[in-house]
Amino acid sequence: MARHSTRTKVHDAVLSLAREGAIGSITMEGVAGRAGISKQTLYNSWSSTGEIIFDALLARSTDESGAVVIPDANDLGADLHDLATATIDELTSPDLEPLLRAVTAEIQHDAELARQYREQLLAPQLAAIADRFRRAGADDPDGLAELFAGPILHRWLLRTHTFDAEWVSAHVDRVIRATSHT
Amino acid sequence: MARHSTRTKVHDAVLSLAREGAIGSITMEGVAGRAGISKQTLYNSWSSTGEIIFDALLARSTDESGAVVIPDANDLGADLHDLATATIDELTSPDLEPLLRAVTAEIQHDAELARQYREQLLAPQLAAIADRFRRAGADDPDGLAELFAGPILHRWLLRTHTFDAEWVSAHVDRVIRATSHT
Amino acid sequence: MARHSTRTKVHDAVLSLAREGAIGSITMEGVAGRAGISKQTLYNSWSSTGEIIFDALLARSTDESGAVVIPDANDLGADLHDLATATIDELTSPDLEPLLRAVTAEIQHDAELARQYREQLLAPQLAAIADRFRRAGADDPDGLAELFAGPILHRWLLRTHTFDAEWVSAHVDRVIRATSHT
Amino acid sequence: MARHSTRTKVHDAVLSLAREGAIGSITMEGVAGRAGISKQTLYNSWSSTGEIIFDALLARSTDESGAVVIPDANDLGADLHDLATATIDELTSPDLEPLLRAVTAEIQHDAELARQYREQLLAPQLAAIADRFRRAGADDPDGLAELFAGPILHRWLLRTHTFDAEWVSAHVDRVIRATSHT
DNA sequence: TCTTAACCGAGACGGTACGTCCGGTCTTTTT
DNA sequence: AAAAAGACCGGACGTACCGTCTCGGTTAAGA
Repeated sequence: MARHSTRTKVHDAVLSLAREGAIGSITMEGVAGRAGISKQTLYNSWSSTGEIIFDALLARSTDESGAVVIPDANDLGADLHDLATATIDELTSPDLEPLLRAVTAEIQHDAELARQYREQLLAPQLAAIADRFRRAGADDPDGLAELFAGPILHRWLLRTHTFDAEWVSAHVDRVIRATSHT
Repeated sequence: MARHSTRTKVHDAVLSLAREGAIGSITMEGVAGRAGISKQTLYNSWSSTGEIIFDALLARSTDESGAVVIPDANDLGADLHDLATATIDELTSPDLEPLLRAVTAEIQHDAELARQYREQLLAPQLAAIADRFRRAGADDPDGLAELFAGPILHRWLLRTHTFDAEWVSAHVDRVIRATSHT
Repeated sequence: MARHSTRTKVHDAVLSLAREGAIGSITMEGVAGRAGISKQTLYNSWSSTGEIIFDALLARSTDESGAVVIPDANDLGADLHDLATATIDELTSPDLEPLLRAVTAEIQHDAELARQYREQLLAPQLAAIADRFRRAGADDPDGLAELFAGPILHRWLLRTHTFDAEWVSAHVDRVIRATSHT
Repeated sequence: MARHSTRTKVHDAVLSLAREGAIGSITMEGVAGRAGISKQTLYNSWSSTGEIIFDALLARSTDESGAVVIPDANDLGADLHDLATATIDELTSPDLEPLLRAVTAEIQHDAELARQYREQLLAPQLAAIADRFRRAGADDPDGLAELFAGPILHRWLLRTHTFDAEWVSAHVDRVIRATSHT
């Protein structure tokens, strides 16, 4: 419905607002103002800031590749280490972190947004990780993908500790130990 | 600063509002109205709804026990299973889930609240879980506690799947496999 | 400029909207929607709802007669009584009253519309009334026409009282008493 | 409910906006901005611009006198002439005219406002005029008050002609001719 | 008959104002 | 002295219309 130029303006606006830090300042009115569009035009296509941020994240992820790329160097440990590092880099990138935290907050209240987030962003990534385990001959690739991703989310979300290299290695070791084969 | 009766009224108000579903309807104004106190009195003791909810959760957890109890039946697998089940019951309790989700959402924006949550609610629980691993002679009890808790949070927060008994057993098995001894 | 069918559709739309009561709901957008035409087409021919309503009233008055007919039964009192009754019937007709009130309201702000209303609707009627006084040999027919019409407008506009038959007779009597001859 | 200082600020704001001409610029938002108060405070006490304008007019009329003063020099013609002149001066005063026209427009749509206007502003004035006729021994003072006021309203509202001294004299003469005594 | 220009529907768009809700602060009144 | 009551400023909410502006499709001429 919305013109392509409108979408672009909105994405740029939300990214620039997020970069300026004040996540709380991402309001419908603020985004409209920054994007130079009217509130009504904004509401025509998005019904909450959560949707806008999600849309911006989605556009960002599909623009660049279109598919999730998982390293496969025939060494499960090295691949998981690379994967963890890449994930952590995204989660802690100054540009992305505020947006990811904002979406995470909103999906606690908004079931529909949660569904979209799960299906369009999360599921492909988890499926790709599970695939890596499957290729390694693991028994329960989906469970292992969760075992791999869960603690990273835990640390990021609850800010219990920073992500140092040592922890990443130890985490990968633990997950590999948990891997069983028939 | 606030009288004890005020604290009680506020806790009751926030719990009753949460029980009515609309988590988003927990506002300073709404809580004051429901508790039958003035807004100013509310602001005297709490500066955001996040603080109020956290305070209510804290009161609830200290009222009942005062300390975190971890099962210890000399069978690590059985104990972890009990622990996971108890945790999941809390996370999905109709009364608590809305409050926990609301706090989780707010700590994404509020660093001070995040610190309090981490130190006063989360750390004791993680320490208790790590203790159970330590008693079982594990190498890195803290890492294992995180490995145990992370996927549960992942599933709850992102609502990827429900928590069925089968998954709990498989998860415990994976964590036990990851446990190494010197 | 507009096609005849467009004019008709617009007139029908504004009449039907007025009949539904909510005079305030007569908006450019609403008329366009009800008439099944685009907003641009509407703006091509009319620049405000006032103009549309005035145009509809004008079309109505020229459709039906083309000229103002004043009764002339050789009895000034009876003729004035008929005239007053006819005028009051128009002013209080369920179909017309909302439109007349809306135009009356708009000409308070819109000088150009006021001019059109005066010249195209009001002046002919006042001239016809003055003519009746002139035929009766009155000194100042225009002043008497105003004396006759003024109180009717006063009562209608300010809703001071309803128009009962008794009042009409008394009013006509007063106006006749005010009539002087050279 | 509203503080006295708030009322004063609002009245000043609406008068200053009206003096600047753009009657259409009298909006709730505009008045709040000019008065330096919040929109909510405005809505707490007035629910439309019509109410605000009416309140400002009412404050103005009650501040100065508290009662309607009608000239009584024992010469009905002279008194009516004075009265007409005073009324016309009010109706055409640069400060008041825009406000009076705005209220007149709004009471066409707002029955409740119309009632207040009638009872609190109009009725006392008409009663005072009727009293003057009664003192002169007229048969139907109320009808004559209407006969006197109606044409003035007619001329002002429909802007048919300006109010020159000659017309005022002729109008007073006509009304006096219409006066009958038992 | 064919074209060509005006008219038209549809609706996105930047704006302004609407009326409401809530966040915080402050003052007044009650207890 | 503390608290209820609530007025107040500010800012964002989501909606309704305003008037402008394309964009294709249709209609009614003139060539």
